[in-house]
Amino acid sequence: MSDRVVPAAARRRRRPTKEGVVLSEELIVATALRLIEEHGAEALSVRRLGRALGADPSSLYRYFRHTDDLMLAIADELIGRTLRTWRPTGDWRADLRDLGLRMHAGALAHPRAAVLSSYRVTGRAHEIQAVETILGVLREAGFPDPEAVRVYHAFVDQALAFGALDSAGTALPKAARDAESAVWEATYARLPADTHPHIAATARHLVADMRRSSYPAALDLLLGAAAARLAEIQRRT
Amino acid sequence: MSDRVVPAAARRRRRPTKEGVVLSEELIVATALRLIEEHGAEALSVRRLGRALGADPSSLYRYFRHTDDLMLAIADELIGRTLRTWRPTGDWRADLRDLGLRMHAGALAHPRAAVLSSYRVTGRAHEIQAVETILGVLREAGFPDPEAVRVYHAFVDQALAFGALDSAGTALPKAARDAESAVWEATYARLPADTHPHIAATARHLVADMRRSSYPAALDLLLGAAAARLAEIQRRT
DNA sequence: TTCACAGGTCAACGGTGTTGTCATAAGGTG
DNA sequence: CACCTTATGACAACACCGTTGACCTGTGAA
Repeated sequence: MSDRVVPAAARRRRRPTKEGVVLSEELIVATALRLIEEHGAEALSVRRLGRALGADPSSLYRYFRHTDDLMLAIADELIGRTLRTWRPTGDWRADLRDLGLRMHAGALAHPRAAVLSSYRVTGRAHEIQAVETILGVLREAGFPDPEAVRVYHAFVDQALAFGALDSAGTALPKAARDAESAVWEATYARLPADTHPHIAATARHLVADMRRSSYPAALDLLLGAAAARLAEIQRRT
Repeated sequence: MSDRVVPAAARRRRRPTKEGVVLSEELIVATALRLIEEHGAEALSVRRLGRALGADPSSLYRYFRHTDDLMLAIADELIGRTLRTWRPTGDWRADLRDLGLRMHAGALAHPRAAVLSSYRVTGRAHEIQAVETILGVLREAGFPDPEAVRVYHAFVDQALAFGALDSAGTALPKAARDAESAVWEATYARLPADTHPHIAATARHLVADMRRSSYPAALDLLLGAAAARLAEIQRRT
């Protein structure tokens, strides 16, 4: 049973399921994404996916070794979609800012896939293309190779990490999410100034700021620092 | 059955389990942390925790409403431990750098708890203390309130997000983790220069850089940008 | 000494990913 | 066209998961 999976290229027979659906890697990935979109991240399980496809759950194991493999395929598809809508202008800082925001938004739209893909290297086609593109932006902006790689790494990981962080929040059941944001008003905003002077002094800002994602701010800080570094490098040569 | 849980303060009767253990919130949290440390993040389940404690799994529901509640308690304990070993010196940038690295290291040591706590507000004692402390560092450094809150938010979320990201990687089964890092050498380092010029040009740096966490680099970028902002603000007044 | 009930146990429910086994129709071959 | 191989589907079972309703019992206050 070790290799139930036949590589996509070698697939020949298109035998329909009991309910008449003809399975394929693409159809499975697309259906999984639809499932996540329509019913939330927690709606994705092998069994539910099987039901949605009109196939026995175990059939999916002919296409993916485990759920993990499936998630990686989904992740790569997401990378592709994100990159496809991005139009670089030649201004590296604006382009990376735009790309970062798009990656973050893409993660928010697909929480479960975002969490998984954030710490995995898919090694698939779309991912490779993304690496090539981002490195190109940085090198053409004038970053020397080691610096380009360092900034690339920090940029991508930060986008993925915040994407996973923020999307994990949205994946909570609604009741829990409401409870979360209530904590800031119910607990933090009511702490007395004598025991918690700094919280008390900034409570107003805290309540307002904590309900938003801090990713845009973090992204701007990162890009700002990178720009300063680039200026420094160019001044020195 | 809606309130099986008696608040910690009101607990009176210390009835031992069949195996003679006297349960308590502290003992449960401590045992859960030990379980994670010894057998990895995936070893933590209500049933296993029950077994490790010498108690029926359902007993835990007398102390925590659901596993989530338990994870939040664990997370708060971790915050407490991290803060306890931290010795601020008065240099805000060095202190925050040190704290960030400690938070990140703490997350790596407890992957499962890190992932969960990263996107939750516990509202418990240790968390509140941490917020107060960090805000204090920033305000005393001279950041005006709205700016202090913004930097606080970005700083904390970045530490949590990278902590979750990197610890999720370490939580992979060893085989999968090896496979991951192999991808960079096996796939990326071998792409031809004519189709992927930027990857090919930086392959050497990529292979070296991608196996490390990018958190320290990202943290330095963030703190650097914040420092520049502070200088700008102080110059203007 | 009594006795309410906190705090333990037990059994069950409905869910999950995964796999060993079997059946069958697709599609290449003669 | 008929045959045979085998890819690909279906089924049933396994071991686990979190959670809950019902029950039992020893604790500790009155």
